[in-house]
Amino acid sequence: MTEGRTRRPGPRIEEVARVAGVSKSTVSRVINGEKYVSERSRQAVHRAIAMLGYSPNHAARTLAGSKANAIALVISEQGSRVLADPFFAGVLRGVHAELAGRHVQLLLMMNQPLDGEDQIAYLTGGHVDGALVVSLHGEDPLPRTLHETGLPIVVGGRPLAGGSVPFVDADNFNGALGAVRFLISLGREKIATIAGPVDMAVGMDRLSGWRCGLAEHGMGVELVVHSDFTPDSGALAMEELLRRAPDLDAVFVAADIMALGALRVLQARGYRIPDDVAVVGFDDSVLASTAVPPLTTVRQDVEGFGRTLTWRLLAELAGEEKLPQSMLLPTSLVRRSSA
Amino acid sequence: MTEGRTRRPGPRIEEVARVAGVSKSTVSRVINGEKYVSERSRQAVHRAIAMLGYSPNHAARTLAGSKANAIALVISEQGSRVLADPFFAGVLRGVHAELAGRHVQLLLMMNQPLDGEDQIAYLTGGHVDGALVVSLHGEDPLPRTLHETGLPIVVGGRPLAGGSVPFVDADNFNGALGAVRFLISLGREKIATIAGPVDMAVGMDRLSGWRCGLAEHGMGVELVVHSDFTPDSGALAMEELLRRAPDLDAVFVAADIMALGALRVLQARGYRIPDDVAVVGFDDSVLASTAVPPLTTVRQDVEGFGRTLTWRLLAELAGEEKLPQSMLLPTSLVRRSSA
DNA sequence: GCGGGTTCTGGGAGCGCTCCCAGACGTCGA
DNA sequence: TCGACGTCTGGGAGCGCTCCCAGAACCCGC
Repeated sequence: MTEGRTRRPGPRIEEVARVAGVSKSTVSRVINGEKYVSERSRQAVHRAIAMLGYSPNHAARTLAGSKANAIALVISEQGSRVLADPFFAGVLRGVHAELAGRHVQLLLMMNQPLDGEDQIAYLTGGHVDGALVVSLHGEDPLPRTLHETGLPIVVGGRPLAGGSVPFVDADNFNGALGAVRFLISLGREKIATIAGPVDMAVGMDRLSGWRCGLAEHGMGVELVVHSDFTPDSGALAMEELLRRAPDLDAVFVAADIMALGALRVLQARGYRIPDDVAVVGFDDSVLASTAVPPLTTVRQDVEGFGRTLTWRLLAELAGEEKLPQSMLLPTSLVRRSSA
Repeated sequence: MTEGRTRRPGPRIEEVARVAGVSKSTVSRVINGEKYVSERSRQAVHRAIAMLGYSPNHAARTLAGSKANAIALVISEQGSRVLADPFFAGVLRGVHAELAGRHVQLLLMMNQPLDGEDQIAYLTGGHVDGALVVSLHGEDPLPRTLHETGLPIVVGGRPLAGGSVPFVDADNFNGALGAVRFLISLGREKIATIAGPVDMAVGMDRLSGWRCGLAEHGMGVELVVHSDFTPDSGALAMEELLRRAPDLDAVFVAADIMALGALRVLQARGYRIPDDVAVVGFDDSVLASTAVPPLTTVRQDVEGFGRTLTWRLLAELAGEEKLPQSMLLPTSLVRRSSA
């Protein structure tokens, strides 16, 4: 009998079993939500757990069981930090909220500690049961590679390098479409867009929505300038648009952060907003409400995004059948002063 | 002999021992960098590890050992989400970077799954070796409570409810002092401040710096209005200041996000920035560079903050002696157009 | 009555490590 | 020469769970 070592504090499953008047096995079954446990035992176990303040030992469960009880959140961010920040925090909050209560640990990976092969080796090495991959650049091969190893994954944001990887994304297309329809309903007749880069699905989907909205009303779709999700590039794009069409009366900007740059240029040129030019952004980030004038924008629920992502992965891990391969989350228009 | 269960892939310590021609114990010693291992054995073990591609099982180490090989990042955010977001992402990146390579897992806790007692029970229940507590509200009792249980912790941001809890913080005092000195060097003579709430150390320290800077030059320190880290409250505060001193020529605003509101009010009243009124913010968040005009502000290295926080905790866990009880990180002034 | 199923239960062998113990060597001073 | 002490080593008992097995209890139809 070794008594010299310091034991970890807190009760273990054995105590719970004794208090509940059942065996270890039964307690384990209750904790893991297995069937074949009588209602009576289940209640007794729950009572005992509450009474003792028991919480299962993660390491022991992982060691003994066949699963890792952990999922990874892989942030595959390449450069576009600006876009990532507020977005990222919201997503994380959502992921965390969805994980609450389940005994699943969240491992963060940020494309730093291990690169390429090592990262893949770690993820497929049994340390995690699945992964959430938030990939900002559509061309990123990581989601596909991971998926092909058989590790359950869900990608946040439609991957351009497609395949059949399950993903969750905001409904960028319909968000943009709604924004354009709104501008048209205001009587605007010359609607331009500052689009995102062509290698990001988020940019392309918003552009498609804009195109579709104009096409519905037989309006021209020439006034497009691509930009890269920074304020400065947004400003440059706006200048280009004004050069091509000084008489435009509305701009749909694919991201709030670019809209700030556009706003600056418009104001410097003496355009009144929204009287002369209406501006609609996308994201509804903090930037939108603090802009001058406050930005009308398409809102996406970032926290909900994180939750859905997680839910989808957990459902797959739980062996649920017939899960949708992809999910698009609704967006909504937030009216402020810029349109 | 149970052979039905599926074993995890990869070699275990036993194989390494056999290949190296030593015992399990010796391999374990090498892995953990203990002394009392001959150079010969050490080399042999390293070779065997490389050859087999062995990587120790985290769960087993944790279960068998006396430490959890994990630390918690506790985000004690109460409402002030706006402040939290960009800050938070940066801190997380820093924490993660510092953890890279060591076999320490990061657990996220966000004041959601378990509250109060439960959270404390979990943290002190041996699931983690220590905790990083990022507490935005100075009055939060959590840091102190945790510290008193004996769990090694480091607090991000000076806790008001002090005690002797180790903490890391930006040097808010000197940052503010530098900003005021800069304004004075520009020849400004009536320098107001929009301060943070009185229950947050970050607000109070910046206010002290402002006071000190003015006192150095025998200037009055009456023009203070407290606000709450939102743009709207910043605007309100600016209005109040202008009512009290329409002829002020500079404002030091304790956060960029409040500065946006102040900027709006100043511009609406026809003040030219920086000609009539110079504005200096704090944080150097995204907001600062996208403001109109771009904001001169005090920069704090948020990622470095996360790194330092983590470094301090790991050092303590490693048993290092004579660690500083608190650490203040340098700030720097970023000149843009508003001052 | 009997065989067959389904529901529920406890016992106990491991999961892959760490860490204690006991012991085999040295090396040194008395 | 002897012990005392420091260095190095292997053996093996757990860490706290899960999951397999065997079996008890109960249902059903024939």
